[in-house]
Amino acid sequence: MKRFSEEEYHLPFFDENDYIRRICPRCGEYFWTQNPDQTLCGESNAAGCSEYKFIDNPPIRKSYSLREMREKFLSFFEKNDHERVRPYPIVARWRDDLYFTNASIIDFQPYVTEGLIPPPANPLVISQPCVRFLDVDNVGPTFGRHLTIFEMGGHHAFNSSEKEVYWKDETVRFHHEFVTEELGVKSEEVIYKEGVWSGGGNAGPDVESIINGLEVATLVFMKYKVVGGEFVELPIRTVDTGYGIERFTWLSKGSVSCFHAAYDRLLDKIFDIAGIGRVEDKILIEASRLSGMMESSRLHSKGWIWKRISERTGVDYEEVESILSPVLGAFAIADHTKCIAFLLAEGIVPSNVREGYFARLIIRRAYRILRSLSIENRIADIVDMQIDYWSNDFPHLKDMRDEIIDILLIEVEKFKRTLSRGSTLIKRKIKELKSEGAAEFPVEALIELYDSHGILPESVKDVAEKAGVRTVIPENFYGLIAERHLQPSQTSEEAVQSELDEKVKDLPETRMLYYEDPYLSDFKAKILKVLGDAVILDQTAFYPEGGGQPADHGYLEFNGGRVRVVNVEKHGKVIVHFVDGSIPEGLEVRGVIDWSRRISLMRHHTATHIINAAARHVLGEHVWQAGAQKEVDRSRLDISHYKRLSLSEVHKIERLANEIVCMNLPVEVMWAPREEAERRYGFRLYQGGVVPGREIRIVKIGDWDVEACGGTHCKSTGEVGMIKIIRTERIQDGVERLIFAAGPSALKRIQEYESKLYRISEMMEVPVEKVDRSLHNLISEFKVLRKDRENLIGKVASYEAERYLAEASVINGLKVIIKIVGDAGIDQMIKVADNIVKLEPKAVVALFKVDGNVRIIVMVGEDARRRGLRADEIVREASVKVGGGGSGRPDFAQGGGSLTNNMEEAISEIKRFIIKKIG
RNA sequence: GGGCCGGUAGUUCAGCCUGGAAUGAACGCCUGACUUGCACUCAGGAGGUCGGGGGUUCAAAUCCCCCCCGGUCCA
Repeated sequence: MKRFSEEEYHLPFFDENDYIRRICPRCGEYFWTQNPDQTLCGESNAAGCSEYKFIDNPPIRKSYSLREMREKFLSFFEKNDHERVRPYPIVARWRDDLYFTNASIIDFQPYVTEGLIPPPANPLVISQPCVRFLDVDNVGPTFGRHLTIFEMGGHHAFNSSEKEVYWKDETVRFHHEFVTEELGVKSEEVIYKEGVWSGGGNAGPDVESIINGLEVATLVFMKYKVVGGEFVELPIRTVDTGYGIERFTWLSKGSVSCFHAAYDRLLDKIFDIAGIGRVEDKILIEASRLSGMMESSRLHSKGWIWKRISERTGVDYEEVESILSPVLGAFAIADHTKCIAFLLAEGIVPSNVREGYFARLIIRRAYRILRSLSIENRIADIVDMQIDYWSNDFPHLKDMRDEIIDILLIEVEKFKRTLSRGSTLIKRKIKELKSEGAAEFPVEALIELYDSHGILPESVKDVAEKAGVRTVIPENFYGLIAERHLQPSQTSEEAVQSELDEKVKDLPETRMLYYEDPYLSDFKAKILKVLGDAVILDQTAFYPEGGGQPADHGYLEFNGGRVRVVNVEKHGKVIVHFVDGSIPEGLEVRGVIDWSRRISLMRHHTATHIINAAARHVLGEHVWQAGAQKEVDRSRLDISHYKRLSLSEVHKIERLANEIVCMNLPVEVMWAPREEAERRYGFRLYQGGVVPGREIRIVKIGDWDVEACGGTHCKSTGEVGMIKIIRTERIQDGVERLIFAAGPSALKRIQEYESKLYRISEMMEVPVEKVDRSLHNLISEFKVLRKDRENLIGKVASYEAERYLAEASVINGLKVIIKIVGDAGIDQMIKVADNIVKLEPKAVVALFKVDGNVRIIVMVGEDARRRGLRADEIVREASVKVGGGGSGRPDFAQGGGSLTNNMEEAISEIKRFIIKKIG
């Protein structure tokens, strides 16, 4: 990574306060300190530049709870002219480049940091819950330095050429004043380390604040955009600070872990449930001091952590493990269950895709850890405790309590099934390996079990070694998995589009008549440009494809000529009509929209919003639109939901949707500045995903639904007409697709179903009301008949066997039966032949049948076999004659061919063959 | 979004590679024997559109293609 020059960090604040700049001989980083004896950078990291010095010895004058520390932080900056801003959701629905809010600055990217919209306040202060899964393996072993969910305190200033708020020097001064004067840390204990920050396409120098070994804050000065590896100056320079509220709390308490500090009585309860007694302080404190240097990863086993602690404390390896293992497990549980509560509270549905995958990951991880503590059945209790614990500060948690627990329990059930499936798979594999005499569990099998069935190699090892199969998990196991998934990245095919973008970019913005009057179907306009089949007008009522609504069709009329409009697209601010004929530039045209198509699309679009609202109302707040596509005669809406929809749920949704229609509510459409819209309606707006731009268009249906949407809509719900949900599908785990029709299309669907039902009723000669019962009877009757038929075939077969046997010709002591049977089935022929050879071991039976092709079955009795006859040989000879083939066992074989005319020849061939063999 | 695995009796599965009778296996269920009763044991029995649809073949649970359903890993 590129380094910035000293000037970037050489602030007046450092000079005024006698800071000296040093380079750390151990990790090689520059840092600033007031303490002349400070030679190392003082950070407790993997390089081992320091231990934690605050454990049992807090440098802060008072001990704070997490809540008090958050308030201390917020009010300090409020006092210093920052406006307090409420935290944003942890699911970053306003962004399409990441799933979760992983820093406070995420709230203001990209629109504020790129200068497109003003910040909610400037400067501002916020305490933002953040979610990060990158270090999930470190949660626990590092005693709380890593968390999947934590609060980041941020004071942000957005500097532009018009407004300079504050920059580096003031930022560091604010920080210093906060930690020394507000919290009481001795000034010389604060070390400022130089760093380079980059992320999300932006970069800049940063200063990390380290107190007694712990990095507590990062002060980032975002001023570059990274373009092709080069740093380009941004118009807005952003002060992006991150104060670890949990870490400050830890520092203030000097407790053995950050979990003790941030979760206090909740952690006690988890320890109680897990049956963890008092842990000897010596080990815990020593381990805690060392924990800053620990960094595990998926590539390492936990063993090496125990080893390090054992070396440093002089306590037996096994003892360290047995003491610390459950403690670290309880730590991870404290974190993971909070994360689960927060994720599910925001409507994340566990899934195999996207953000839902992380919810599944963390739930399964938590469950596994709980199982190792033998308290897996308490997972819902613990999550419930988290909801209680955090609801004062985050009241939405308790509003979602029932949904959170419901979704969690369903996911746990799924995981249990996976686990039990897994254990039978492992056992089966081991059995297979043993029968093959393999001594070692092959790596490919380990990989397949994990990749295809989600079984951890550790679980395999446990079972396999008990069964005496050696199992070696390769060091780079997860690397091997990654390799499996490597594939060439797909190239985008947007080259053609951008070419057109380029060509029209200098044309004036097209006036969008469809927004001014969505009912306008006939309009006049001037042709500005014609590029092949692409026509650009000064204004248009043709809706361009977008937001899941297909483009309008219709025609353009000019000078008596007419061309059909077959597609419409929006390129930048210019709307492009694709026509199927030629048209001269500069003319006045009349545009006419295919209205039956458009009105149907409008009905379906408004219906989509109505169904979305109805589904959320019926199923719960976790329902979000996960995709949608409108068509003329039907549309689909994908929603997030954690189980399959029952027919009665679908009916409920359908009923409510139609009630909303009957209320004939106005569909309000308005434009609003993004930040105002978000403030008024919340992030529920972004149902259809991220919407670009400074101003966004809002479609509001009574109190039922508000969405940012660019489509055309009916002016009231009544106009949508009947809404009929046709069927549902499961698109992904956690995503249900509702396929529906609205207005006349809905009626058409119902009539189609009705016709089908009538046809069935006619065919069955039963009134419609009775078809289901009648069909049920019919099926049971069918089953009885099928059984009867089988029995009958058995009886007929034994009767026919005797008859055929009586007609057998005797060749050299063998009884040979060669017959063409009439309309018997293959199964019947087999039974007959079987009966014959059972009655008469000297029998040789060959039965022929024609069913378009020739089918032959041959059986050879035991005595006949002993004299050298083989059924498979006989059938092969015969089958070749009819142009086919056959095979089987010596006692029973079948074959056939397509040359029915050659059947007689095949029969004589069998006779010849038998005579040759035994004669 | 992509990869991989699976769908056969009420349940768990074998059979699929190498096409040729589903006498399939175990558990569960029903009947009977033993028993005061239960359990056990023994004897007998019921229970299958082999996920669906195409194709290849004389012949498909088995081979090929498409679809549906479920699982799982990765982004």
